[in-house]
Amino acid sequence: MELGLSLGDPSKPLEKSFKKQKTSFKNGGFDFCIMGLGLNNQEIEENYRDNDIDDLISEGENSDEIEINNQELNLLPLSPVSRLGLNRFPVEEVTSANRLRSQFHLGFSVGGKRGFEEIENDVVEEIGNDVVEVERAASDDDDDEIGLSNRKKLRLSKQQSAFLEDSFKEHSTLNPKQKVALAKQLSLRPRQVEVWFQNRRARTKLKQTEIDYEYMKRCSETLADENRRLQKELQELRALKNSNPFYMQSPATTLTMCPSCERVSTTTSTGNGKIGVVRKAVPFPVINRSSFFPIFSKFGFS
DNA sequence: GTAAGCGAAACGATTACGTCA
DNA sequence: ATTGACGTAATCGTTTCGCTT
Repeated sequence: MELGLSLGDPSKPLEKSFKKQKTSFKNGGFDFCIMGLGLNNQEIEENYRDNDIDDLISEGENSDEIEINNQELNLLPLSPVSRLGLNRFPVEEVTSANRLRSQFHLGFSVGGKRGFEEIENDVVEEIGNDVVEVERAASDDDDDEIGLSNRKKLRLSKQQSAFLEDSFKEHSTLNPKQKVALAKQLSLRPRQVEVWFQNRRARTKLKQTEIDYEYMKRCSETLADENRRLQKELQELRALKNSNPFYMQSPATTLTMCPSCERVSTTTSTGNGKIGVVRKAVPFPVINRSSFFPIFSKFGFS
């Protein structure tokens, strides 16, 4: 038996591959890892592909469901399918799952960026979709290596996108029921719907950030203008004060602005008020701090 | 009542694929 | 035919939340 290490992308340092897959070792993935060290891919294919799983499946063909106990599962170190609880699937679905197995095997053991959980999800979901995706991948002549490490990007159709958009308008998050229903309606995997909504939320947030940025920029420019104007006014007043020594000896004057008509009234200490339009007030931008700085609201500031 | 552990879901950051100019 | 920019589907690692022990 040849010792072969089939975990991770050979072109990358082992440590990196291992780190990337760290979270994938839940649900029995670590068993797979350890046993995978003992066999190279070819041997694994020869030893396990057509024997154990298929035997187990044929054993279960006469019953509604296949029973695979834990001991038997341990014979199938490189088949993620074996970790899925195959015994939950009706026979015909297991057969479909078996067709997927070698692809998962290649993808996971040779290139593998994907974790067990995702593979599990896909198996379950692909089975639900009559393995359409897999048929397509398998018939793709351009692929030297059919594996999940080759990230195939599905382009959603216009109708699918439009439907998702409509759905997003109604609710930007999905509960599991809605997700499954939407996926079924659009012939997509629930995971795809989930990802679409995640990305859509991210896009919305990004767009909002851009809008906020532009608004803040305008506010900043307005305030800078106002600041310059006031500085200039201050200089003029100082100059006036220096040229007229009696300037400050006049009775104290209070400037108040009527909020409704924006007129400024000057009130001297003698009580004689005079209303006149001095200057239309420059409206300061109204900034809702919580919308720009979510952290304020988080800590209870308003 | 509460701290610890766990799983699921959501998120931000990033990668990688497909398209178009 | 090639290339770079761009939009976006998909992935990865982390955080948050609710539940259980």
